[in-house]
Amino acid sequence: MQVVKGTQDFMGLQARKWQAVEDVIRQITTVYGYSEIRTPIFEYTEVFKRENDSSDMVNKEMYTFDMGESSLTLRPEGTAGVVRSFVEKKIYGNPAELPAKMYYMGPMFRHERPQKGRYRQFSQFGVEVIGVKSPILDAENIALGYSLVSALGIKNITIHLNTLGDDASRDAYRVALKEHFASHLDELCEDCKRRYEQNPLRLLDCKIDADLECMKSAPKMSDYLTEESKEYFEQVKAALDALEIPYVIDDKLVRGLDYYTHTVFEAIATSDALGAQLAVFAGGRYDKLVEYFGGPAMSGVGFAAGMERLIMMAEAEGNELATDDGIDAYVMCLSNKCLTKALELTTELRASGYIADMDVQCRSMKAQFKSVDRSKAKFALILGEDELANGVVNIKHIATQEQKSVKYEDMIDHIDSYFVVENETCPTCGNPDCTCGK
RNA sequence: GCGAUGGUGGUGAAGUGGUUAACACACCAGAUUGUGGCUCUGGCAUUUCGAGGGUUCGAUCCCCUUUCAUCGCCCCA
Repeated sequence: MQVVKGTQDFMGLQARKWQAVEDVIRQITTVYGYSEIRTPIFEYTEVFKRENDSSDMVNKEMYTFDMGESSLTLRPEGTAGVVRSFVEKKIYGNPAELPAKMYYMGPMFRHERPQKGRYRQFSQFGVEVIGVKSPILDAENIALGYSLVSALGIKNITIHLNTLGDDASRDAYRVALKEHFASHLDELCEDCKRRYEQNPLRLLDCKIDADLECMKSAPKMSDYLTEESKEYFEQVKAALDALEIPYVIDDKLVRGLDYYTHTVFEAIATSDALGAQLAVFAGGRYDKLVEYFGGPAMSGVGFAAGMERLIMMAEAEGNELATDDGIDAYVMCLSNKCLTKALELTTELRASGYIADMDVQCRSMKAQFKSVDRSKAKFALILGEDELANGVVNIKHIATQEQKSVKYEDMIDHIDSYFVVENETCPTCGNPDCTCGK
């Protein structure tokens, strides 16, 4: 047996890297005042499969199944479930709770061809701010994402920014695009011919036709924005400028889903180690999603980031995320007559906050010392029949090779004494009563 | 969904149509009967070379199928 294609197991150091990234996410979202929302892993299919959605992929890449009552789907993304919950819980009815600032992280599922950094079960972190429409919130969202990648040590981030305007802007632009491309249809690739009918904005995304003359001469969104949309976008940019977050305007950025309105953004990282450009986080404002789920006309803004990619990029830029620091004490047990006492001592160490482990197989002393080395233990505690008879344990401080026979009841004090000495003065601030955090 | 390359112990990997599938690291045991790291000795793939089928006297090797991984395309909510 093996794991299902496109899925993977994490354990040991790898699992700790995940925990490290999750810790950073929790810390950043907390200071931004976002609280966690945990929605189900699967929902009714209609939650993800929206009518009138002209997206290319929504249908065939979802894990949809039917248990006899209704069609269910493993979530392929986080936004839909969050908005569904927001509406179902009628959060919109309590203005005091608006805007609702939420974040989520967890597994998502897409039936795609696996590649490096792209799996069928993968994890996303995302945020959603629903209930208040403000360019300040758009900027705050981007700032949060920027803080996160910075905290992970991912440098060289560029925020690509664009606006799709409001409905009126988009409608006008869509008409202009279709007029422009009508006479160039035979130059376009097959996909683009389909996009021309279904979702003209996506024409701008096409990599195949990107170099065509008619693509370069295509009308620009910025020329079709309403005054209000223009003003909104100006305020987003002004807020980002004030926060000194670097961004570039990318008028080809339209995003895959068609529920986006106004601000859309995508953070691209160029990592030499990965040798390619990769989107780190991406999102935008959506004005109609709350209504789709039966709520009032309320706007939201959010983004999502692939956690596998966050880990890959952080590592590629030299952030190890987690290291193997070893344990504090390894209790060596030399005879099965000592096993119970060894367990008692190990438990006492743990109760005092020391990371402690013990040998339960009564292996040879050599073998047990090897375990001490391998576990990078700071102390080896030796317990054999001699010690048991005398009510003592031999405590060896590995770094200094000092060894002392101490009574059981003095064990913790003896070990504590080494840490007191080590921490007498803080190496950072030199203060014995260090409060600098290290 | 399309194309390319690959799969040999715990790991990195040699290898050949024919007897016991190199080498290294790791691991285990002993030399050293209660003090590790160094050294030496020995052990460690064998109903096995991803899985299934075929050719053959004989297949890890050749052929077919399949599966997984990696890379590219597509797509990336």
